[in-house]
Amino acid sequence: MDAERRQTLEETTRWDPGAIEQRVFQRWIEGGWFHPPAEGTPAQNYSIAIPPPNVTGALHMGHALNGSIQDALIRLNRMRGRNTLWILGTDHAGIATQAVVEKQLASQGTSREELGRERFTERVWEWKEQYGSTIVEQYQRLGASCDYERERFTLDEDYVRAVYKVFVDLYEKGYIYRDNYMVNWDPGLRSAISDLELENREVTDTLYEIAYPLESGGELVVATVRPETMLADTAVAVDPNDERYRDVVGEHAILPLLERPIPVIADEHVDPEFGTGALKITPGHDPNDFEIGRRHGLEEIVVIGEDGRLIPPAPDRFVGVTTAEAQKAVVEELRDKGLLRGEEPYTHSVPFSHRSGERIEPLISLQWFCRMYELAKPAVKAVKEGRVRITPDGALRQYLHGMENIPPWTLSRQLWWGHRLPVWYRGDETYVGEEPPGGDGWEQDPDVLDTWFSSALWPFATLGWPDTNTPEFKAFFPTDVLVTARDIISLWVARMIMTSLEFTEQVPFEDVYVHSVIQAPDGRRMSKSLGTGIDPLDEIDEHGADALRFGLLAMTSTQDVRFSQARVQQGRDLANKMWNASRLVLMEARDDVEPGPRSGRVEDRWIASRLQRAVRSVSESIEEYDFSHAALDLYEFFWSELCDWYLEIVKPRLYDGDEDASATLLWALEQVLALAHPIMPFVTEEIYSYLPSPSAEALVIHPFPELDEGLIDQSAEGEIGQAIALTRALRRWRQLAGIPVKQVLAARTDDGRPHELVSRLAKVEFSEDGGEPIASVAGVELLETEGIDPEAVAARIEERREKLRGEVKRGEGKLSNEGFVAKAPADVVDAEREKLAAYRAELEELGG
RNA sequence: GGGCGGUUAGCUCAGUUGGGAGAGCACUUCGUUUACACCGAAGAGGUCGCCGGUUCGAGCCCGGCACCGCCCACCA
Repeated sequence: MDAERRQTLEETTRWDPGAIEQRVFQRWIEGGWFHPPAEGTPAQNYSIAIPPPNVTGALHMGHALNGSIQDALIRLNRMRGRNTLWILGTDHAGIATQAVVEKQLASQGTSREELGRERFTERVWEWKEQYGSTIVEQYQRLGASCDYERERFTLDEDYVRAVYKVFVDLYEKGYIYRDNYMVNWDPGLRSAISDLELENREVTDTLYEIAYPLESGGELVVATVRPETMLADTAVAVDPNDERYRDVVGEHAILPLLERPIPVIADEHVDPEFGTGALKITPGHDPNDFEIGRRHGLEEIVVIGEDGRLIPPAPDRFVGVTTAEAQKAVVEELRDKGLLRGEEPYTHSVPFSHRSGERIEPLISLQWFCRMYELAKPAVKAVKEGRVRITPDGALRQYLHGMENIPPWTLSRQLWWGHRLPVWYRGDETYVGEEPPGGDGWEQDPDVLDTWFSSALWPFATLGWPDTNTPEFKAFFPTDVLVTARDIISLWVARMIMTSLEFTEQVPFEDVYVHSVIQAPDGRRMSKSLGTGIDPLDEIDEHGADALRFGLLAMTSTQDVRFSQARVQQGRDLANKMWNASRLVLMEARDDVEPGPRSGRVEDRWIASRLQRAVRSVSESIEEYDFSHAALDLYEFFWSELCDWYLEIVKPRLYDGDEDASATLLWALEQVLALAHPIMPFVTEEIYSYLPSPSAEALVIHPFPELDEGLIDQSAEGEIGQAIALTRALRRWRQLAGIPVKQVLAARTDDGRPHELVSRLAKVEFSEDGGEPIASVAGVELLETEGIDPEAVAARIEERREKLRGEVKRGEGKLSNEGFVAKAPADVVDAEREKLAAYRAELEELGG
C-alpha cells in the first residue's frame, strides 16, 4: 500500500459513499465486466431480462427493490464464474410517453393534431434521445450491473420486426381478428385503453327509476344511473325466474321519449333483488348490456361519440351535448311526462382513466383482438409441470387463477406513438403482413399496438429473435429468472410465457420470483400523486446505494411490506462497520503473510467455522430467493461474530504481529467481502482495493465463497461458544454488582481450564488460591474484591436461585408427566433430563 | 361476489416437519480500553387478534368469529 492510500485509510473514519460509489462504478464499466461475450450455452450461462422501465420513467422504490434483487442474483452468478448477462432496455410506453410529449407541446402552444402524425412522431423520438436515458443512469446509481452496451428499446428496428412477425403469425393462425366490441374508451385520450390503465373510484350518482309503458298496458319500472343511455336502449330484461314478470316476457315495452317498441327479455344476469328487478338494456354503452345483447341478438345502437358527446341517431335536440347535459335534459323530459318514479343517491365504484383522469365511457368500436384461450393452455401446462417455477406459492396460485377464462385481449390503441398495426385496407380488402402490400390505394391502419404486446416478447426479442441464430440468442435464451411484482403477473409474465412457448417452443425463463410491493410507511400505496412517494435517489444521496440495497432486501418478504427507514439505516451502519473493521485489519495486519485459515488457535478455528456457516446460510438464502434472511444473516455474522467477538479476541495478537492472526483475518476479510458483494457491491469493492494480496483483479469477478466442510469445527464452536456465554454471564453479574468497568476481579474456577479469553474479555483474574468466595456465576467463583456492594450481589444471587427453582420445577413437572415421557421423541425427553440435571447442579452450587 | 395473504415487543418484520418466543429501530443503565458514537457492554419490554377443538405439548394443525391489505369480476 502506498503512503497516500495508507493515509486515506487512517484518516477516513467513516464510510462516505458519495464520491466513491461513482468512481467504483466507473471502474466496473471500464473493466468490461458487465458486458459478457456471447459464448457458451444457455445452460452454462446465466441471464436475466430486466423488466423494462418506461422510457419516460424515473426510478421509484419498486424499481430499486426489483433492481437490487436482480443485481444480487447477477453478481452472485458472475462471481461463481458463469458467463452472466443482465439484459437492459426500456419500454416505449405508448400512452405515458405520448402524454408527456403532448404536455410539452401544449406548453409551447401547439398540439399533436397541429403537427400531424409524422412530425409528432419525430418530436417524440427527439424527446426520447434527449431524456430517455434518465432512468438508465438512475439504475447505475443503484449499482445495477446490467450490460449497458447492449441496451434495447421496444421500438428498435429489429424489435419492430419481431413484433410484426408475431402479429402476422397470430393473425394467420386465426388468433388475431377484428371485431366490434365494447372497450374502455377514454374520452380525454380519445383511445381505447386496457383494464390495467383503469382505476376505480367511489362515486355518488343518482339512481333514477323510470317507467317504461308496456304495449299491452301497464308498465315496467327500471332503475338506472345513466338515464341518457336510454336513447340507445334495445330491450328491457328481467330474471327468468321472476314470478312478477313471467307474463310480460316476450311482450314489448314502449321506450319513452323515442316511442320505439323494445322487447322484454329474460336473462340470468338480472338480479331480481336489485331495484325493481327490471333492467334497461343498452348494448352500445354498457359492458354487461353488451354481453346480454350479444346473447339475445339485439341491435347495438351508439349515441355517444368518441369525444363523449351525443351523436345521431340520438334525436337532434340532444346531438352535440355532453353526456352530463343529456342526462339532465332526459330527466327533465321524463319528469314532464310523469314517467320518473324515483330518484335517490347511489354510491358505487366507477372506472376512471388512470392517464387522463376522465370517467371511462364504455363504447363499441372496431378493434383488433387476440383470442387467448388456446395460447394459455400450454402456458398453464409449463407451470404445472415445473418447467417454469413461480415463487412464492401465493403468486403461483394467482397466475393459475388469472389463466382461467382468460378474456380476449384488445390489441389496438388509438395513439400515434407505438408499433403501428401491420394492417392495410383498400375498400373492403384487408391485408395483414410484415411489409406493405403492393399496388396502389392501400392505407395502413392508423392504430398502434398495446404496449404490452411488445413487452410480451421481451426475453427473446431483446436477443435478436426472430433471428434465432444470433450469438446472443444462442448463448442466453432461455433466460434463468424473471423478477417482478405481483400486479403484472397476468398482464406481462403470463403473456411472455405464452408467446415464448408459441414462437420459440421454449419457456422464456425457468424461474419467476415475485417480490413485495413496498408501501409507504403508513401503509398506503407509495405514489407521487398521494404524496406518499419516497425517492430512492434521496436515500442513495443520504445513506449510499449499499445502504438502500441492504435495507430493501432486508425488508422484502412474501407479503407486501411498509418501507422501513430503519432498515436502510441498518444497511448504512453495516457499510460503515465494514469499512472500519477493515481499516483495523488493513492497518494492523502483517502484509508479509499468506492469507488463509490457520488452525493453531481455537479462536482462529472458530471464526473459520462460523464463516462457513455464514457462507452456507447466505448462499442458500439467495438461491431460494429469500433475500431478507440473506441480508440479516450477513449482518449477524459480520457484526456480532466477526467484529464483536473475533476482532476483540484477536486484537492483542494482531498488535503483537502474530502471523496466524494476520493470515486468518486477511483471509476471513476477503471471504466476507466476497460474500457480501452481491448485496453491498460498492463498499466491498472499495475495501477490496486495499487488500495487500487480492486474488482477483476486482471483487466483482472474485470467486464467490464456497462452503468448505473441512473448516467446520464443532469442538471449536463449542469451546468458544462456552467462553462467550461465560463472559456474558460475568459481565452481567459485574453490571448488576455495580463493579467499575476497569476493575479487575479475582476469580477461581475448578474446571482446570485457563479461560484466557474470558479473563481478558470479562476483566477477571483467575488464580488457584485467593480470598473468600462472595458469589458463584456459571461455575466461576468470584472472590472478595474492594468496591463491591454485597447487597446487590446477594440480590442477584437470589434472583438467579429463584429462576433456577422455577426451571427445576418446570422440568420435574414435565418429566413426571407420563404422557410426555411415553409419547415425546426420545431425544426431546433426554434433552429435558439433561437440562434438569444442569439446573439442579447450579442451584446446589448457589446454596439451594 | 370470487381468489390470495395478513393480525407476534412501542414501530417495521422474522419464526424450519408442533418440543421453553427472535432481529433491527426506539427505550433504560453504564462506558471516551490504540477500527467504528453510523460505537461498545448490560437491561427492560410479548395472554403470539378473539373463541373453541386436536395433542403429553399449539405462534405453528383443524373449525368459527373479528378486523386489515392485495388481485380478479363487478348489480343497473
